[in-house]
Amino acid sequence: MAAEGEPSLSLAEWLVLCLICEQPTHGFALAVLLSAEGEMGRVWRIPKPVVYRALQRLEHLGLVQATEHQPSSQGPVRSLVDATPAGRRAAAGWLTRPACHNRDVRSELLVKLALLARQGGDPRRLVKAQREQLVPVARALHDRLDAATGFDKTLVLWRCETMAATLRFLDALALQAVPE
Amino acid sequence: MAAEGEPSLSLAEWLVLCLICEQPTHGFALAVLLSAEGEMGRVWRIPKPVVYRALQRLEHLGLVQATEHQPSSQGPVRSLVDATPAGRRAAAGWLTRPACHNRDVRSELLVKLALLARQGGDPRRLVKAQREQLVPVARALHDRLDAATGFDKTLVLWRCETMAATLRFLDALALQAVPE
DNA sequence: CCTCAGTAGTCTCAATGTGACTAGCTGAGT
DNA sequence: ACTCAGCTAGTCACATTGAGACTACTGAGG
Repeated sequence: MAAEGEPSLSLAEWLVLCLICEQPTHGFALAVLLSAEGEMGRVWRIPKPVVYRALQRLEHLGLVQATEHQPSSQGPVRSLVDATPAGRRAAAGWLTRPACHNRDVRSELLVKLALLARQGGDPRRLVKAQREQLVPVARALHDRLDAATGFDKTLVLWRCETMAATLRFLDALALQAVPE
Repeated sequence: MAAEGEPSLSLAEWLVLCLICEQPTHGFALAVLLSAEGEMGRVWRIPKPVVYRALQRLEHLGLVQATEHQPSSQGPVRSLVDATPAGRRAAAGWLTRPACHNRDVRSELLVKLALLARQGGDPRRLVKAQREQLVPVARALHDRLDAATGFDKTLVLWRCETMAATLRFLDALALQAVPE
């Protein structure tokens, strides 16, 4: 209801919202998908209770809407959930936004890439945006490398190497995505 | 009391234990050291309540021992805490053990390196052990890279790059530690 | 004398995660 | 026909973690 620019959701909530945007579904299916055995669970796992709590919060925020209880093909009744227009807008925005910090790449960016892959979307825009987000940070880090002394040097070195790994990863993705 | 081979402690508990092994101290000093402004906080932060809970658990396990309340130089009384022989043994063992998984290097290994740096210890043994721990994993990952398809390829690529970053970091440390 | 800044430690609350639990439905065996 | 194992669907209670406020004691300065 509130006209917030971007709702502040946890990663689990964003992920659940994006999956619902793919097609109307229900809690249990999401929980299976996000479990260790599920397809999404290979990238990022979300425990069952967290999935259901996310559903509650998303519904409370008006980003998804539960329809009446539907009889299942086999098993007890279940309540189908669909995304609202506001939910779709928020999800689309989130999916294109790169992670702010290198440390969030494993969680945020990889989840977004996995979602795009599921939907047959083009990852190149996101990869490019992520690169542009990180390159200045990488440069600044590299400049600090010479000045740093003692254990600070070790820390900056670590950050430099992991940052460089992320950039190489992004470059590889950009190359591998083009030829198709 | 129980003659366990290695107690199972959280990172916060290990860290607190190792700091106490450096010299007898008290909760507040540890909390400051491990806060955002503290020296250790630059590497790994531990919120104040967690520090005190760690102290309780360590004492319960017989790894540290609180002396009677000591009057502070300025401020209210405080209770000094010292490590027991069992605590020292456990801490020494933990400090030499490399992290099992690449994902734990940022937390576990860097903390251990920081502790060694504070104590003027030699990081080379640990760095070497960590390398030996990860190299076979890195090789196995690299082998999976060609076979992987679809989003699995992206995931394996990510793991390969971050693993390579860790190995480069370890190599840089090994080189930089020798000349002194 | 009072208050303020620093020291020392505790408490409560929200979020997250784990594992067990309820409960409906269906098909395989008896 | 009966029941019971196993799948589907969702909930509950509990432990752990972390953030932030709160208590309380002390010495210094106005």
